[in-house]
Amino acid sequence: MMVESASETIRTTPSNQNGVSSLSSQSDGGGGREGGSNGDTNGEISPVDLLHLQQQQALQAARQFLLQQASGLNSPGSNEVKQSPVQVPVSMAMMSPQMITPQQMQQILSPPQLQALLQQQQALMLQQVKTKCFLFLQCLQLGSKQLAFQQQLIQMQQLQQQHILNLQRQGLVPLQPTAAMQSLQQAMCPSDLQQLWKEVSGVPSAEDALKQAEGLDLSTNSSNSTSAFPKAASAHIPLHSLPNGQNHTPKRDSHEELSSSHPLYGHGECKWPGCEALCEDMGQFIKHLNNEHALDDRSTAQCRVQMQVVQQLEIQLAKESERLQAMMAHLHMRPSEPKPFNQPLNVISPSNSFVRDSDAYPEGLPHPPTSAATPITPLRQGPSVIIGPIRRRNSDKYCTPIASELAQNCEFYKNADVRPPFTYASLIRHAILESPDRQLTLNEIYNWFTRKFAYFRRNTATWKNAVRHNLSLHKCFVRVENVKGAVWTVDEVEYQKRRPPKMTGSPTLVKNMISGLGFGSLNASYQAALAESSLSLLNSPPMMTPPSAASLNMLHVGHDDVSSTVEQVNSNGSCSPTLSPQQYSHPVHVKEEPTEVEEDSRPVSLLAGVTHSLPLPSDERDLEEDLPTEELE
DNA sequence: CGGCTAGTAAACAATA
DNA sequence: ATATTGTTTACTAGCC
Repeated sequence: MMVESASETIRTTPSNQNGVSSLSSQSDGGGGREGGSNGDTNGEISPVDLLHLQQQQALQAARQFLLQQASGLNSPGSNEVKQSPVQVPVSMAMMSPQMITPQQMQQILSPPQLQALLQQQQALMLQQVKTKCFLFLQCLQLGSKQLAFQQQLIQMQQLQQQHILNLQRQGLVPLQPTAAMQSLQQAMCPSDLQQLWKEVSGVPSAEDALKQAEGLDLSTNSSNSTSAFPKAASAHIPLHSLPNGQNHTPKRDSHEELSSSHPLYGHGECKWPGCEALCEDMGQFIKHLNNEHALDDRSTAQCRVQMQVVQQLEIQLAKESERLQAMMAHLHMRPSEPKPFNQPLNVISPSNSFVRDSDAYPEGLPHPPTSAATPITPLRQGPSVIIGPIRRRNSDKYCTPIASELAQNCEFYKNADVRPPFTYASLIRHAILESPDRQLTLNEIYNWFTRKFAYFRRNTATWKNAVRHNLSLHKCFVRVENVKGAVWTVDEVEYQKRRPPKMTGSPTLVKNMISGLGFGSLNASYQAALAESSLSLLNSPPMMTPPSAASLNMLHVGHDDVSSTVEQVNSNGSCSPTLSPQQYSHPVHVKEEPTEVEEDSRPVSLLAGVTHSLPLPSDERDLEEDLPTEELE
C-alpha cells in the first residue's frame, strides 16, 4: 500500500502553482481561481462571442480613428475634447456634424472608412442611449419618476433622429439603412425603450430584485452570462434584420411561425412582454401580433431584452434545479424528472412564473450523477475550469448534504478537477461511513479521496497532510487498533457535537431560499439583463471571464456538510429545529433512494407537499448520518 | 474586532 | 534508511 501511495504521489506531483489548484493559503483565494478559469475560457469562445469581439474591436478602432479625425479637424481649441472621456468627444463630433463637413468627411475617409465611421457612430449612439437608460433605470429604482426618464428618452430620440437626418442629408447614410443602422435605431427608438423600461420599472420591488441580482449568487453568474450574452444578442439582431427593411415597416415574416403554435397567445391575451393586449380569438391575436409586434425597432429591442432574460433564467434555473435535486435526494425522493418544456417563459408575470420556470427546463437535468457537471448552464465550459476557492465558508446556507451531493455528482467529481465543496472532516467521515465496516485505514481514506475526486489526484502532499491533520485534530475521528493495523472510525456523537447548530431559520437563510427559489429573480434577471445590456456595450468585452468557473462554483456554493446543515430544514424550505429525527435523511444510503414521491415533482408542489411524503428511513439507525442535535445534549 | 472553524504548512515522533 | 502514519503547532482566511 505504501507503494501505491508513493506511485500515486509520483504520478500526480503537481506543483502548487500550476493553475487551478493553488495550495498555498495565500494564493488560493484569488490567483489560483482566476488563473485556472481564464486559462480554460480562452479556448471556448463561441462564434457569437467571436463575432461580437470582432465588432468590439472594429468599434474600438473606429472610435480611435474618429477621435483622431475629430481632434484633427476641430479647431485647436478643442483640447477639452481630447481630455474628456472617449465617448463624449466622439458623440459630440457625431451629434454635431457641422463640425466636419460632409465634403471633408468624404475627402478624409475612404468608403470603407466612412462605413466604419458610420457604424462606429451608430454604435456609440447606442452606447450612449444604453448608458443613459441604465443610469435612468437606477434612477427609477431609487425612486425617480418615470417622467424624467421618458423625457430623456424623447430627448434621445430627437438627438438620434436629428443625427440620422443630418447624416442622410449629407449623403453619408444610405436611405436604406444598414444592419448596423437598424440596430442603432432599434436601440434608439424611445418608444420601445420606454416600453421596456416601463415594464421593468413597473414590476414591484424592482429595487429588491436588482439588489438580489447584484448580491445573490446570481450575480456571479450574471456577470458571466451577460458578459457574453448581450454581445450575442447585439450581434444577432442586426443579422436578423432585413437588410432592406424599413424600420417601421411591419413585416409579417418574423411572426408567421407563431401562427401555428402561438406561444405568445394565452388566456385571451397577448403574451408579448409588456403587451397583455386582450385578443378574443386567434385571428384577432394574429392581427394584433402583426400590427403591434412586427419586426420593428421596438420588437427587436424587446426581443433582445427577452433573450437576456431567458439567459438569466436559464442560469438561475440551473442553480435551482441543482438545489432541488440535492434537496430531493436528501429527502429520499426521486430526483425530479424535468417535465417537458412546453410552455414558454413568461417574464411578464414574475410573481407566478418562477415556479414554472424552475421546473420547466427543457431536458435540462439528467439524473443525478451529472447534474453538476452537465450543466445546463449554457455557458458551461470545461469542468476543469472550475476550482472553487479553497475556503468556502459561505456554505451552510443551502441544505445540500454531502451524501446526496456526492451521489448526484459523483461522476462529476470523479472526472472534473473541482474541489469538492465539503470540508475534509465531512469527506473523511463520509468515506469511513461508506465503507462496509465503517472503518478505514489512512491509506484507504486516501484512496477513497483519489477515487472519488479528480481534484485529489493532485497535490497529494497537501491534502493528505490535511486529512491526517483532520483525523488527528477532530475528536470525532477515532483511531482503532485493528488486526490489520490502525483504522479510523467516526464517532457520530462527537461529530455532531462538533457541528454548531446552523440553519435555525435565520432571516438570512430564509431570504436566500426565498429569493433563490426565484421570487424576484425574474425581476432581477430582467433588470440585470437590461443593465448588462447597457454595461456590456460600455466596457470592453470581458471575453475572458470564466463563466463556467462562477457558474459551477455557484453550483456547489459550498455546502459544508451533511448533518448540521440538513437536519433542520423542513419542508417549507425554511428551517426548523423541531423536526423529528425520523425525518432525517440517510445520506449514506442515498443510492437506494426510495421512490416514494410520485406525483408532481415540480418544485412548488414538492415544497408544499413534502411534509406528507417524507420517507421515514428505517434502516440502520446507527448509521444515521444526521443525528438530532437535541438528542446529544 | 474577536471568536470560531477550516485549510495549509511544517516540524516532529513513532512505526512499518 | 526511508516512507508512512500520527500529532501538534502556527498561520491565514472566511464567516458570524
